[in-house]
Amino acid sequence: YAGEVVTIRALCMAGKLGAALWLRKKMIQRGLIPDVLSHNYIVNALCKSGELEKADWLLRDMMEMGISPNSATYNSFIKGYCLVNDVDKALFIFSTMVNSGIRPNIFTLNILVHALCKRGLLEDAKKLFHEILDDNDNGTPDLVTSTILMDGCIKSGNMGEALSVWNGMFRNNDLVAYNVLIHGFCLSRDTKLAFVYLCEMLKRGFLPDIFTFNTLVSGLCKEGKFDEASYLHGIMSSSGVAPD
RNA sequence: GCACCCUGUUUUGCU
Repeated sequence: YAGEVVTIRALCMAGKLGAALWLRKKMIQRGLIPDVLSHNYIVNALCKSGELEKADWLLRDMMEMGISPNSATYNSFIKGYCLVNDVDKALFIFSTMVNSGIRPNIFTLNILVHALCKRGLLEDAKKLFHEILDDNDNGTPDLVTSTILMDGCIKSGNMGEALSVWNGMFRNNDLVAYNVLIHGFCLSRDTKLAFVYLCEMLKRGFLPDIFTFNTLVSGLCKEGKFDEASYLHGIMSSSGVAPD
């Protein structure tokens, strides 16, 4: 049983969903009922690739076998519907989740904040963010929530707002948060400040990755600073990060 | 009890 579950997980990560579904069917035929977790691997993969009808069928089939979806299952659907721009359906799933007594968790909220930001509904996103802040029952906004919001501000051209989100994080940052901030400075054509924060992250022990380098190289090129860009490109190769 | 499944960042082409 454990072997099959591991295989289902591997197949899903490789994008071989047909095979994963086939293996699941074989297990059921042999009387081995995969648990929620195994189903979540497949449901999540289907939702990520936009195959929501199939995911929905799988959910119903799973429930007919007496297995209840958990928050991860619902989160996959909410994100999936947001991805195909069906926010109404996402909100419907959200209320289904709440009505079946499953509390939205920080993942759920992050998915929703992200969806709002992506649609440019920054004010709604900020509102939701502050509602989470005020309502301890819904979990606490975390580093990821702040990063999503910061990225949303940057993408709608509001670097000042992004900086106040950054300051609200009180140095509770990670590599992704630094990458987002550096991207923001590059977009506002301020590579000087981008480098200030690159240095800061290095001092704090965060190692730049391919995202950091691509952001900076592209930012430098857009400002016409090709020498610095190729200098950075060299550092990138020699520090084990493969340029692409 | 813990763990496993679900959330965030770059690379501008095409309509």
